[in-house]
Amino acid sequence: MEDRQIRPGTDGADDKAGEAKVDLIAVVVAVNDGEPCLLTIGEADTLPSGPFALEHRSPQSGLRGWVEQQTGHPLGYIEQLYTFADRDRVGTERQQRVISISYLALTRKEQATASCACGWHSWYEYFPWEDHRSGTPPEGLDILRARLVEWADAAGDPATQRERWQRVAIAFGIDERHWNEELTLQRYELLYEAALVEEASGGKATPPPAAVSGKAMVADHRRILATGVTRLRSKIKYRPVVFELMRPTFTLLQLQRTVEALAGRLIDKPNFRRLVEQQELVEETGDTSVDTGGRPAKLYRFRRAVLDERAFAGTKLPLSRA
Amino acid sequence: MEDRQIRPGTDGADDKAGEAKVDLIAVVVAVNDGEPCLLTIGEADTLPSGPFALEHRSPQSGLRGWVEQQTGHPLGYIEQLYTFADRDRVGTERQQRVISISYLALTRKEQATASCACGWHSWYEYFPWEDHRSGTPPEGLDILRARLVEWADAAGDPATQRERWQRVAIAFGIDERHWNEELTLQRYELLYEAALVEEASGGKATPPPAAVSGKAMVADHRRILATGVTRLRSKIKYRPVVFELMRPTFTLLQLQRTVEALAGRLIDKPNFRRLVEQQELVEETGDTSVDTGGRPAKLYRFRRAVLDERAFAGTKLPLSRA
DNA sequence: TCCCCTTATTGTCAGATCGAATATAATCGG
DNA sequence: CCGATTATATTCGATCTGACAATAAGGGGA
Repeated sequence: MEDRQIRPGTDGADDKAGEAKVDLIAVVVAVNDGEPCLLTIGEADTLPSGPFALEHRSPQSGLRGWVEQQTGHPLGYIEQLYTFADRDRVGTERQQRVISISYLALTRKEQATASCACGWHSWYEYFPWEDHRSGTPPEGLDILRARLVEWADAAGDPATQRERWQRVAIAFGIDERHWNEELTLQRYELLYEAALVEEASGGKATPPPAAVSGKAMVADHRRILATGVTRLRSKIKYRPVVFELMRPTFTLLQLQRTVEALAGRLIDKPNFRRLVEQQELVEETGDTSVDTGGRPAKLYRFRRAVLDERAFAGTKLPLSRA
Repeated sequence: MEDRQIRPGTDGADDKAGEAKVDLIAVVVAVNDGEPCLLTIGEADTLPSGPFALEHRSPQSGLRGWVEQQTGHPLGYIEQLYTFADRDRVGTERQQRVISISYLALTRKEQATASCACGWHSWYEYFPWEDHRSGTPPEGLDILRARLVEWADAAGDPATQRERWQRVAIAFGIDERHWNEELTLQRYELLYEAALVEEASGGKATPPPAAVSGKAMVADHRRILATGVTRLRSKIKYRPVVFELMRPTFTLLQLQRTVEALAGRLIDKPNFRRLVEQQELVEETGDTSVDTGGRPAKLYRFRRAVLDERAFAGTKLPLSRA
């Protein structure tokens, strides 16, 4: 237990251990016409990505380059999501590992310079069960719940049964529990484990139709997307990142619709206004919106100064507990 | 803008782009006798780490192996922290990039199997300004504040001056602002930017004495530690991770002291109890503690069941806003 | 012009939560 | 038996939250 090699960080250039192929990959999100959208490239459902090259000073800058090259979209806000590096995470033939450093990026659709081999897709195409904005749970959710309970029951021993059942109940809001929109990743992983999504089974089991279980993506991109959705849904609650997705000027209802699009649930209008205003996140422009019927709405802009004034860590924004 | 290579994730085995050296690195934390401690190896202040090798199924498992090998400590709870990959982040001679995937791990000191070339250090040795448990700010904080204001004033244009001053004021709680214990990383990065920590200046400027500016670490390990501290300080507020650091059985005061050690600030005792109890995080063992003077305290154990019962995302634990 | 429909904006109210402070209980050492 | 020490239980007011109600300001059609 003592004669092992002690490695102080930066030595050992002799062996090939630690060499690996490293990719940068982006979950680029915008909200277009009240729909939360994902930027994909090519025909298949693929996230923009590219190798992390030596000429890149930082992964962020490398990522900006790749995304702009592949989609024509300049990226604004970027944050690191997660590094995926499990050995068998891509259907690999070779004996080389692929490491993907993933990022969450926020933009607006209008910022594209040109159309290209890329496109926007509502992220609810990939996760139909996540959209609860209609007030009632989306169709198909009950099918998934039923199949998940089947899967739980199919476990060998009773302990595993109960444990599976518990996880399903929490993640999918069964048994008097409330729906928690932040559990997107957990839900996807359960569906994957239960082979209820296409990419999971390897053709063995038969998942529900795509209208219920959603569109699959290349490799593990859907998992990466789920990671991004989860992160964004939790982040909008304590950091004013929504504004990265808004036009320079907007009405409070537009802001609310954007938050609702991301969260996949409805918010009480007066309460939302109260929260936004008492936190002084926005200021009136003086103009009003030419709107679609009804009283004209005041236009607001984001008070960028709040980023300098406050430390957003543990504070609160819209959306509270159920 | 259109004729660029579209890379669907897993191709391009031809060029060496994307090849890099990948390390796994761990911030291993325990709380020993009320002090939050970091596990280091060797003589210098170095985090346990090792290359991510092909035989590792996942980075987590690789990390467990390296840490156990280098320190004799089995790891319990692990979570990914951040992937550091900037080109010049290590004083590099070669033209090869080093990517470090960092993890936060929680253990207890007693779980060591044998002593070895490793040791525990209070993390406040590295960040003396972070320990506010005495009620009053630690000595030296005012020195840092003063030097930071100097640095802000030294900026070229007034805009940069104000921007620097704002950041300093928020991070270090100047000007009526409250101390926010979650800003550890921001504080470290400001000190680095202002060349007030040893590893920053490259010998150019003269940082304050170590008693004020803290002990340096190898390469950028101190930044990685700061990332870990920040993560842990925010995480204890919404997930019951503290219990990973507790003995199987403990008194509520011990639990409180542990949280205080991590947060670097004092908590009101009755309120802490109320929070812990009403969330049903613990259950009585029936025994009481043979303690050091005063009425004996009931012993509790963590109710592991809560992990299955509740979805910890957005919920709350101890420590509230100031 | 007036009525009605739609959306915007403001206000109310009860319950939960939070921070602070107080009161009571149990043990130990003299 | 007293007082020092720590544990545990309670109270109170301020604030925050969620649900809901009420009023304001436009547009369109009768």
